[in-house]
Amino acid sequence: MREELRIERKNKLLQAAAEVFAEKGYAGASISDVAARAGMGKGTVYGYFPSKEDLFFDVFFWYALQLMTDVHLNFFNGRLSVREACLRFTSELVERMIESIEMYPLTLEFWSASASGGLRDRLKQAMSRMYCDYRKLIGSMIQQGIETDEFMPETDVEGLSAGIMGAIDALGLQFWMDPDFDIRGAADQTMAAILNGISIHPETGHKG
Amino acid sequence: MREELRIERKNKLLQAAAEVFAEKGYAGASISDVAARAGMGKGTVYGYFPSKEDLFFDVFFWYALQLMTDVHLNFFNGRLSVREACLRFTSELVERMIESIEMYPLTLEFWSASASGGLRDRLKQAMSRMYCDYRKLIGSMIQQGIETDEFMPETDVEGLSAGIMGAIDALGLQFWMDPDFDIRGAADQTMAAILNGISIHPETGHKG
Amino acid sequence: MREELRIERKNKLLQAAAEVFAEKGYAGASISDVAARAGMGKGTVYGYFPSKEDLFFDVFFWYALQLMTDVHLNFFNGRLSVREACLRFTSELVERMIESIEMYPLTLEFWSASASGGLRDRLKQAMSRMYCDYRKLIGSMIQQGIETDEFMPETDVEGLSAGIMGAIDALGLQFWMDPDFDIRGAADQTMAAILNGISIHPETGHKG
Amino acid sequence: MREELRIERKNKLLQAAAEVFAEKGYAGASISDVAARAGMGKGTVYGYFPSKEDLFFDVFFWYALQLMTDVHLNFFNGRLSVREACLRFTSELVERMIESIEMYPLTLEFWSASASGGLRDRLKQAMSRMYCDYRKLIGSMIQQGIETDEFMPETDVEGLSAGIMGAIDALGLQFWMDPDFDIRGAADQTMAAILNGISIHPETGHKG
DNA sequence: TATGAATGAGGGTTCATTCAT
DNA sequence: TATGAATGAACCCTCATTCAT
Repeated sequence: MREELRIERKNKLLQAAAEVFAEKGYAGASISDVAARAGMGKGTVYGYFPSKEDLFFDVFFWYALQLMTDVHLNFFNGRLSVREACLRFTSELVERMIESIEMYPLTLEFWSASASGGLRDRLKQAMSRMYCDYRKLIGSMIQQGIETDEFMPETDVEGLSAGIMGAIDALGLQFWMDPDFDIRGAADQTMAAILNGISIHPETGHKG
Repeated sequence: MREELRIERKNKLLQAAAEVFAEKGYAGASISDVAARAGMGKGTVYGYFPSKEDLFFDVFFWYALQLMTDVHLNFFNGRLSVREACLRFTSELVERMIESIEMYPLTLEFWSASASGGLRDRLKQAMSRMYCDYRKLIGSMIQQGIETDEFMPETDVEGLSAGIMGAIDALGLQFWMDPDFDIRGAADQTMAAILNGISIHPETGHKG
Repeated sequence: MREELRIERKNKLLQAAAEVFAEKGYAGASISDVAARAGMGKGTVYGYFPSKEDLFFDVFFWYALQLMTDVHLNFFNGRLSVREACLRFTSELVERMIESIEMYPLTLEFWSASASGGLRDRLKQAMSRMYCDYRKLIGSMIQQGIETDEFMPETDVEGLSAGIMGAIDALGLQFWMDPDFDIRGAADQTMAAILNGISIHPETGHKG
Repeated sequence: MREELRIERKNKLLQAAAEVFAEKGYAGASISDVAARAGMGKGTVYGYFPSKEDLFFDVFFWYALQLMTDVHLNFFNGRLSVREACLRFTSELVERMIESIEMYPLTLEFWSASASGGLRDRLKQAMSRMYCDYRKLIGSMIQQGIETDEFMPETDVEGLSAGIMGAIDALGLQFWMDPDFDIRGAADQTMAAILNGISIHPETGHKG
């Protein structure tokens, strides 16, 4: 079989699995569901993934990579001030969330699966690493801001990065719960406040 | 009194269920597990809760109420400046989290259950309301700060409340993933930055 | 639940399982089949036996015990010469075989299961022990014959016991294959020849 | 020649199948296993055998023929007294068994497959015929012994042949169960006793 | 003809729920 | 009311068989 075709089908399965897991949750989704969604037979799935758990684990990486790639594509596209870069970055993350809010439950599934069940340890570790990466990315931006005298030198880069990352993540949750929630506004305002809080020359009038 | 005994047993079941759901996840926990943990027979559970789903749903409210009560008890205990009140509030939430981090997975279970499965709609709505309450609580504090001229009048109360709430929530996640993560530091720094960002007379030197 | 009732149902399941395994073989029999035969639900079986393998293993002991008991009941019922005792014993075994020839496949299943599959080691050991017991039983009869000067003192008790046991067993196989096979004649003649062969004063004219 | 290659590959498959069935049992062996052992693709097997059952059935004949041929080659190799011929024959069978004891499970598989499953009737019949052949072979030896006045004329040729055949068969089983079991001794002693029992001039001192 | 990817029937097992005691 | 034995639907996974290449 052509390697190419195999990869194509594997991706189709990952896509289908992501959708089904998002809709029904990990426990509620059956391999049959995934296979049907991908337009394949149930047994075929096992030709690509050794078990339901492994499939889920692979979906995690596939999904995380996709997200990362998307964000990078739209983010590293120009020269901006650090402040603008930060805003652009979070804004980009938020747009991705809104765009694929129907996939947000998948993130929740990853979280809860990292807390119990057979995948716990593998997933916990993987997610911990992923969050570390994100924190480092944001941290490097803040660090740059300190070096260019935009941000105050005493800023706690580590702690703040975690807070920013967390805020974005959890705004997604609130948006998922309530589609009327103004996630763009909340993200912008929070970021503006934080950036103001660490800026040597704060901007004012950030409302609206 | 009969009614008293009934309530006592119901609470015992809720406590047991909360623990078991936290340990094994909703899907991984069986009614047998819960009953055994509560020291009762499997069938007895159905005398108090019509189904596993309902039990889980009730655990959500019971748990949320407990948390809220805990925080309130420790929070509304004195007269503080708005800034201090905010810091105290978030700090209090973080302490609760650290204190009962072994129950954190329960929160993740609620989140993921709100995304799929038979409880989705009920839970989504309930959690949405709960988040609204929290946002209003935080919002009222910020509003007070505006009124006392501590915070800038153009501050977006709604959006910022959501961001603060989200940051706290998600820092818990990062702490759950990685017990070495300095959640207190991250929370403090994030809050300090935000409060500085909206303060008319920012404090400086907030590091360490 | 009354212990008595539990034992009764367990025996009913063992009986049903023995029949189904005999009819369809271990691999060909499903737990559903067994449950249906016992007039119970599929899940009930797992309340009595932790797995199909364990059920099969327990059937082995249950069946071996039944056989042993049957034979003992009819065998140790009087005072006989050693020669007569031997003939009576083998004859008794053969009668049991004929009587329940429809269960003979069960024996074949035990044999083949002792050669491969998850039960191999457990079963191999158990059957080895059972054969040892049988050999000792026959051996003790021959030994007695030697001591009463019926049999030649140089007789190899061990080897002969094994041969006799084996012959009876395998005649069952031939009878199973071909219901017209004269198993009684073959058993009698073989035993007569063997006993003659080791007797100090052989009987003659053992034909017919 | 094409036909030659085909036969060669078929034999390779039969050999592979015999080994795999012996190791894992009929139910536990997959067509994949067999194909892999034969160094071919899974689908290829179906070019030679219409189904797993048919493959197994053909393995039976192929294996039985091999065994028969082996024994014949080593047995009909000289002029011996009938008594010696009998001992030589059984001894030869026993040596074959010991030599290829790792293939013994295959025999058990044939037996149990003759008792249940789709091959039951076909296999039962085939094995019945095979046993008949063996009995006739042994029977012809005994008959010859009667005609040469070595054995008593009233000997029951049929019954005894079956008993001898059975004894050898089942000693193999005991040896399979317990590798410490002295199968040579048991076979020799049993045969010696039987032959003594039907001899007009018995030999004595057959111990050791 | 040889291959192995695709298929889906089948079965062991779990567990929420019911109900007789 | 409390219990836990009984139930059967549901699901993961295996593997004999088919068929396009």
